[in-house]
Amino acid sequence: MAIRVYNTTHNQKEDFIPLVEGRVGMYCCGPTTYNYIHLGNARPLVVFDTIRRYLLWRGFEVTYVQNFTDIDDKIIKRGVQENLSAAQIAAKYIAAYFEDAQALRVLPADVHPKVTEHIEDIVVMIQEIIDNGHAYVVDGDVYFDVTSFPQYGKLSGRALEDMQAGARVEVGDVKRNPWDFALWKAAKPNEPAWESPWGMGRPGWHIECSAMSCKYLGKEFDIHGGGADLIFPHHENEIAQSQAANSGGFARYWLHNGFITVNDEKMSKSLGNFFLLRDILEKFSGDIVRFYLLSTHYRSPIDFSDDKLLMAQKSLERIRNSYYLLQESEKRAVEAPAALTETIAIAKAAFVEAMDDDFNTALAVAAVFDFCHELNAYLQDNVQPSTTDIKDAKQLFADFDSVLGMILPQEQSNSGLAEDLLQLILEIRTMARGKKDWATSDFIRDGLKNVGIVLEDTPQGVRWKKA
RNA sequence: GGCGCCAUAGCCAAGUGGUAAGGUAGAGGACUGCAAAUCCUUCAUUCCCCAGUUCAAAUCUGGGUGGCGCCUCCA
Repeated sequence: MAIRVYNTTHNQKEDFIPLVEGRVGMYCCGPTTYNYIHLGNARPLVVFDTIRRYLLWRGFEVTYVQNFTDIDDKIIKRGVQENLSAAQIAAKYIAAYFEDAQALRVLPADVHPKVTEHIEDIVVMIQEIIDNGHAYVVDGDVYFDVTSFPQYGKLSGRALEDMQAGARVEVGDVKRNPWDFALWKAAKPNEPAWESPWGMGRPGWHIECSAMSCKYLGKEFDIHGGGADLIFPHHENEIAQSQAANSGGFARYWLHNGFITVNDEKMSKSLGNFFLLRDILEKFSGDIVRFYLLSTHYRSPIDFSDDKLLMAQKSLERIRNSYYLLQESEKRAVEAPAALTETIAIAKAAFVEAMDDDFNTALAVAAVFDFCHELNAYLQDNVQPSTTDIKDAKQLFADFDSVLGMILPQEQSNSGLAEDLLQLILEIRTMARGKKDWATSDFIRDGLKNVGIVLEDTPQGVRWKKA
């Protein structure tokens, strides 16, 4: 069965057939690095990371490219505010980006190209667009001529005439048409600038993605992703530029994630209702944020609130508890006929079916829950589970985790001293319990809870975990 | 003004023709010194409203109501 993906180009689900069998080229619009990323920026990161992980898990050879827009008006402005150069601002927030991405367990892309390191490629592409009669030069600026490109508006489902009917028209402009957009901007005084055939200047926003995707993935490639707010004009412009320069080609499948909302309003920089990811990470771990983001289909809107993250936390704990029980049962496992083989096969099939259907992570997570429930019941009913079952179940969790990226807790190194002290405390508590000294026992349990260690007494002894 | 999306339990959320997944919260029970975790049972005669198509609709069609988004930097 083929993977089905919803392609914005045709507004429908289609069979995913890569250009080259077994290989996928994937480009995703990355952040403009003038601030820490907010939760709205985090969604495409996690969504497309998950899609990439799934394609890898399904056996495709994936080349994943995500750019950094490291030169732009907002970066320059921020530099003035922070008294740093544009390059310093970009470097600062790119470093911060990688910290945030790591917290979300987003794997680094194969290539993270930066605009400032690809000026040559961009200039060459702009020249091609001019040579092919799709752009014009005005006083050191270069503009794309949308009227030269009949397909303009196809991705976003709008016609040039419709847009002009009701839209506010930019005034006092040198552009021939209000929808023409800058490929190259002439330098203003005291701004970073690069040499070009049209004078000193810098690239427009859209051209970078066309130039860099072409460089690393070729003129035609498989998947292009990004937030739904990039459909127009950014992605529309990318298509126009790339096809104008290369006489066709470009991305075959356009995937767009829905928005994060706050009180049902879009979280956005202009509305000022955004939450920086690092502020959220003060209260909830990256795994929880990731789980929250994947518990809704990627094209649907998700509303943000602490309550929703709290629910995500509880849900993820249920899965993790099941995994703890599995790990614990290893000690008492024996060689015995496997009983879970079919359960595991069903869970895996349900997971694959869900992910194959336009990466339905919400349904895939449900498959994980169903499996946890079956596994818990099995481990409860069997004092001596089968080693084969244990091994296969662990592998299934590993599979789930390699795709969803937050099922299993990350290996955390406890400092030796703290670990030793905790063991000592637990021994003292066990002694107290032996004497039915419940006051001491509960005092220790409550005290540890206050520092984030949860104790659970089981027939096999006490078990602890971080809250 | 143009284009588009959404409406499922207290909350979150799958499900696009065959008789409502999953999570969370709640209720009862088992286990426990008490908890926690886990297990068992329970929790939408019904999917915003109205009409239609069909043997059959949350799912399709038409109309209505409500909410949101894009058209401008935005993921």
